[in-house]
Amino acid sequence: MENHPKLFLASSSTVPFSSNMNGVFYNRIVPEPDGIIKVKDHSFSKSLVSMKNEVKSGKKKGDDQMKTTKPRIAFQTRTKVDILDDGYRWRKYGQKSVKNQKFPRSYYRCTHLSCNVKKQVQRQSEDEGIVVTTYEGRHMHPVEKHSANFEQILNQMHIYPPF
DNA sequence: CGCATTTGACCCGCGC
DNA sequence: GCGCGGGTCAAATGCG
Repeated sequence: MENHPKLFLASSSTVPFSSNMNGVFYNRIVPEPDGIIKVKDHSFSKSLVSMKNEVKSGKKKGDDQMKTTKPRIAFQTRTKVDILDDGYRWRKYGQKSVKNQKFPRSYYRCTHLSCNVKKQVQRQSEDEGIVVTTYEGRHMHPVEKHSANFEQILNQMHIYPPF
């Protein structure tokens, strides 16, 4: 896992770009007041809309009262590979094919001890150049690599509820 | 040897 | 109740 492209995100006032680097096009996140996050793909100058949801994490095998709500952020990236390096280490724990989609969806979990942040990656079926990554939960530990820091950007956009 | 990935089984909610 | 779709587990396998 050396030559995977880095995931670069920029807040709305920085980095004019229309180029790609290592197959990954820069995206720009534009926060909206209604909680909708729009990811603009400048390389194709069309607006890709993602959503922020509140997800109820279900009860675990007999347990209850784990009704915490987690932030869930999805964005789309135009890239050739689906493994985007966002600075965290992920362990893949599942892969399922989704109905009406020709490409399977992969499930990852943060490998940090007692950090149950999850993400899932799926490729668009009609345009296989687009990869949708959905993050669920919030890291409560520092990043392990110092590349573009997704958390920092999200934090400064005030889209996380205080934990 | 220690970790990550693979992959079918399992589980659970939901609609019929 | 049963099947289906989606999410997770875990044993086997792979790899540095």
